[in-house]
Amino acid sequence: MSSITEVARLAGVSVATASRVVSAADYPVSAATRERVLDAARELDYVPNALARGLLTRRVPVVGVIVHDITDPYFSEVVRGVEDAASPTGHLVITCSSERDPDRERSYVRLLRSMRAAVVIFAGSGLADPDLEAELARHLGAMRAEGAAVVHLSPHAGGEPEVGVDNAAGIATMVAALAELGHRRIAFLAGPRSLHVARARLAGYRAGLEAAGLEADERLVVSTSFDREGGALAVDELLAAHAGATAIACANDLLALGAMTRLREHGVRVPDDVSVAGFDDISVAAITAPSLSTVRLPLRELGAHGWSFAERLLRGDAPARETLPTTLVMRGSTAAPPTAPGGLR
Amino acid sequence: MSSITEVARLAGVSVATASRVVSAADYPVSAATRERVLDAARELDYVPNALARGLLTRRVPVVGVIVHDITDPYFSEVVRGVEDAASPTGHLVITCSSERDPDRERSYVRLLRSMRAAVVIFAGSGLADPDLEAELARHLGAMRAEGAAVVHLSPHAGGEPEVGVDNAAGIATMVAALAELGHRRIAFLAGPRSLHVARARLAGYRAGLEAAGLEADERLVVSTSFDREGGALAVDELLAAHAGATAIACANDLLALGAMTRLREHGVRVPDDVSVAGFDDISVAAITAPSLSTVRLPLRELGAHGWSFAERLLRGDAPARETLPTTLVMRGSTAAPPTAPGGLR
DNA sequence: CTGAAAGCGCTTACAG
DNA sequence: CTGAAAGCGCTTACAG
Repeated sequence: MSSITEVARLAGVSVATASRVVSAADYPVSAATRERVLDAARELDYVPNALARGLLTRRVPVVGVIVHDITDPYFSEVVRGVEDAASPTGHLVITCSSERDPDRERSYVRLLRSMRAAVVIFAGSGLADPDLEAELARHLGAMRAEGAAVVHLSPHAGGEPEVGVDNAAGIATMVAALAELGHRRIAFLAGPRSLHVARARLAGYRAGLEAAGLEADERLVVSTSFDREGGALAVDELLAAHAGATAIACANDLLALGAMTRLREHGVRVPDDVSVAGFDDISVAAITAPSLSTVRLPLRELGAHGWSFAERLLRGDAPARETLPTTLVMRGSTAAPPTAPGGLR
Repeated sequence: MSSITEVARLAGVSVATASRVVSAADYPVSAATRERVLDAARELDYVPNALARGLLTRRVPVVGVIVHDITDPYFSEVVRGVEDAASPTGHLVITCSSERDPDRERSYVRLLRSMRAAVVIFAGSGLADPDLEAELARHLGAMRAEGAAVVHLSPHAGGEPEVGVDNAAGIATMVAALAELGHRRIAFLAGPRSLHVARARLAGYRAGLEAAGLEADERLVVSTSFDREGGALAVDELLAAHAGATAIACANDLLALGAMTRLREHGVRVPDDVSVAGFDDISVAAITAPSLSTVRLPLRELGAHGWSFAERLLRGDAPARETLPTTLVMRGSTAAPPTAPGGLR
């Protein structure tokens, strides 16, 4: 692979001049010289070495996005948003899927730091693990000190994200909608206790209940993993507890999808016997049968805004924290509660 | 951020020795010296600069995966497979989503080359675009010459992938299963004409028809984009053509999902009036209503095997081409054709 | 407008 | 077992 030295030699100029032509667009170089260098670069199929450049500039045009699971549509939408926004600026997106494993997250951040990535975006919520949090804080502090930008898109140990949504308010609007439909016994599938975002959503559920004047009942709250499997298991638990829920609000769509599947297996009809509601509005939510009532989070925008926040940070600005809007989307999985004593008994 | 120089100074050794301790695990260094260097590194929170290292070794531990669309579950599963296999070896996975845009694919490959990525994996099929193919061939040739590994997981301009599945045979088994059920008029949603993989699947459809002794009818074949929208549009076309299909085989699951949604909108029942079959077995296929009959591709394995092929290439081996098995999965979206003259008229 | 030279942080023969 | 030194490919003051 040819280097700037070879380009300079072929063009008959110094490497300094060659470098100015290929990299510093605005540096004054005579038109004839510029032409010769460009010709040489083309002829040699010259591609600048980003490592050598990054060694000098102490930064490489890479944005690392840390997600919990790339096969979760929530995260692939966010990554897509980052990618759409970042790639026109010549930045490469590195996706790091932690599988919610502290060790894996740790080693990804370390690798990103060793590569001098310009930006790190945490798409998911922080894992509540003291050791991890301490090490992360150290790495991120060092990266920031070196000029890298760090952005969170979800609540974490350090508090609220730089760019995010109001999770609690979003869940509360769904609880309100369910109450409006006539439900009094609304269960909640809460996601993992260890995730900051799950806690925020649980708080939203409680606030929604209170605003609607409904009584809280801890038997109606089930903590689970954040996937379809978790939703199915939670339904089993609810059934076993005979808590008599007529509606199930979920902390994310995957839980709702898993719950619907399991309810069908138990012969419980949705929404006739029980209403089910999700959160996120991932793209499949619209095509299930029945289609899923949920709260839409602007996932691509979240990614795109995260990038743009980082970009401003890189320029030395101090951008203001952003909260993106959520939208209630009522579809086929919710209805009024059954008139006869129904629900999950 | 501290450098090896500072670590060496703090430990009272030369940078050469410090480097040997932190990087060359097997180089002989006295235990006492090793200890002092390790202590110093810990104290300074030393993280080696991957750029400086890569500049010397001409290779950086990065795997670029080029996909068509990261929000397509097919690709996120493959990426996940690569990531699971590559990350234990300290390699970072860079996901590049081309959106099937030649320019974007081109610039990603260029960026990967400029970063001296050790591996490039093409998860998707090649885009049939002569200019792109020529430029790609140039970049990839240069990268290979420099010791990088390049692996394809799907058919492309250069022919068959290093690691892949038998697309044609897979589709043919589905056509056979449909014929077995009694269908004589089997439509095919073929995906984009410009994609090599779509062509292979179309060939499989034709072969399946012939093997079952069924007549080919070009009115039954519709080319579309490879997403749900494409499946919906294709149903409209089929309906307009009055081709009388009693089954619709699709070149991927997304098409099948889009087709099922649109059929429902038209009041056509699946599978009572028309059977629908997909290809890939993405994870939602099991939870739609009805659940989707399809052909399972081992997507994570595809990614994992792609990585392991690349790893062997990196070691200088000449691994043998691999074909992973596909499995027919019959679920609720297929049944015998209606007894009364039915189908799409 | 152009060039010589220093230096980014590492690794690796080479010499001892 | 240890160290001095060259060099990977670039950019950027500095000098002209």
